[in-house]
Amino acid sequence: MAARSRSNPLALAVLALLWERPMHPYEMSMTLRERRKDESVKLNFGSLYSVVDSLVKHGLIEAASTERDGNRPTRTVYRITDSGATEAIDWLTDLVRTPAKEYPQFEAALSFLPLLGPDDVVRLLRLRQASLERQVAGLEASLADAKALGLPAIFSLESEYESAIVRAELAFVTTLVTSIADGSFEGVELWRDLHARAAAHGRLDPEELAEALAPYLSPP
Amino acid sequence: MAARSRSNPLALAVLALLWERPMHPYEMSMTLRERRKDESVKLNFGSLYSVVDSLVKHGLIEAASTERDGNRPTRTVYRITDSGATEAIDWLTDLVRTPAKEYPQFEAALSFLPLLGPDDVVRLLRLRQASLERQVAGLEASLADAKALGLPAIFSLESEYESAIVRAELAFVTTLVTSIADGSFEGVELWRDLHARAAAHGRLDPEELAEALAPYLSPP
DNA sequence: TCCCGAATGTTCTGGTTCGAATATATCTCG
DNA sequence: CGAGATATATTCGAACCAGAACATTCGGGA
Repeated sequence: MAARSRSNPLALAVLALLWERPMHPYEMSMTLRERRKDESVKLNFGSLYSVVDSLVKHGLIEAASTERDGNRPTRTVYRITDSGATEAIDWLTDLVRTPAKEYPQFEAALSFLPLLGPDDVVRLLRLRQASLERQVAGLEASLADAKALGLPAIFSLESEYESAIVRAELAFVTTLVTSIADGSFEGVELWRDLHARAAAHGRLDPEELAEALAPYLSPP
Repeated sequence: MAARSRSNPLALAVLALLWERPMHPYEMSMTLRERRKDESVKLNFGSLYSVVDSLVKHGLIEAASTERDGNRPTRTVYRITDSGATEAIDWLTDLVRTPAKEYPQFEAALSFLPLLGPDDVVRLLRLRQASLERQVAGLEASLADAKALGLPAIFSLESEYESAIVRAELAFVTTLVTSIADGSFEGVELWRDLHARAAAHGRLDPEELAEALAPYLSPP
């Protein structure tokens, strides 16, 4: 059996669901939604069916039955196989043990931030800040709800984690925006000059940017 | 011109590079590497060429020349167009202003954590903890280097951000592992029981899991 | 000098993923 | 009671992406 690519965590979600009981794909998607797992695993109807096919092809799940209910499309109910159960545990073990290299979009944006001028950046970061604050409030509220309902912490760990990460980003953004706005951010004059001149002739001049960057390029 | 999907930040990187000067794809990839941008934007040779094609197709960049050097494959040098410059700024603006929904793998793993037993989880989290500590140390070291070289902070913001996020994850993991290990984690007995019984007959019983979960499912 | 490995560049292939399209059943509200 | 919204359930095509394969040149040592 050729090794499967563990790229899409939706496959892990499928394995975890089928661990509990056999289901057909639509039922899986609805169950994931009910349990709010679609917050932590990207769920896409189209992808779900291909992921299921791929799991079948690799022998990690298998068709348990195909049932027809009235005139609706035939549904195929799947169950997990022994190698599927093993794979789920192995995969999960790996994810917990080893931090994966991820590429958050905001990190990419920060990489290219010099393309924007400092005043624009301040304006945009303030908007981001507000948005993050709302997000934190939302997460904290739903955590409080879960707690009020008596749901043990083990079932909302992923929200605790998300909340911790978002709060860290918020702290970062707050520090950054403050320091740019009050001028204490190191090199902000250079940055502002570059864009002040750019404003004069329509857009940031590639040559000026290149020149400004030149002294800092090709590090060891 | 059909709207391009902004899914792959590598396209933004290409626009940002061509803003400075025309380049051929291989040169782009090498430049991204030299500047360590491949840490913040996933760089893949295969993808780079398709991304470039797609940018050409949408009129955001264009071929400036095709040169043949000896008998090597013909290289095509590209330059940014006006609409490409606009798109770069718009895209970047959007990324800075609006937090994107992301799906970190660790968050997915936390979602399915009950599949593993608490003792295994403690062992794995300790390994993760050590790994995160090394990562933070590495990031801090390279930030210190950059500072020593006189590189202004604006050019290593993405590392500052990454460091902040990793430190937050480390704090989260540390708290979590400690509380599971010392038994103060809420519901840890229930969790341990489930797996103690599982160990008796080979693997976690789906029915027991389902039963244990049942009281907590279908929240409002 | 000649061969090997590293660097320079691009293309190909096929699996993955997305988003829209499809089709029927059931609910709901006037 | 019928029309439109919503829920059930899957399929399709196009775009996307990763990784390998390919092809050439250059540098350095035996």
